[in-house]
Amino acid sequence: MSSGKRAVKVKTPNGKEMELVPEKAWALAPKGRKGVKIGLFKDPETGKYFRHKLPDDYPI
DNA sequence: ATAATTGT
DNA sequence: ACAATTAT
Repeated sequence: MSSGKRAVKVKTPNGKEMELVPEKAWALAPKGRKGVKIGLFKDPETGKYFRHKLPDDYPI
């Protein structure tokens, strides 16, 4: 559950725009506020993990 | 234990 | 400040 499904256009920490599937995806929102969705990605170029906002309609 | 991720 | 998550 809560794992990534579809690919997302993300900006890697090195500034490359690419489509990646998040290893994990979840909602990050305070109580009573809208918040955002966050994905955990691994840059295939460097192996570095990073987090990135997901589209609001991304399936969690 | 902390950083980092967004928007209110 | 607050929310969840997890690699570091």
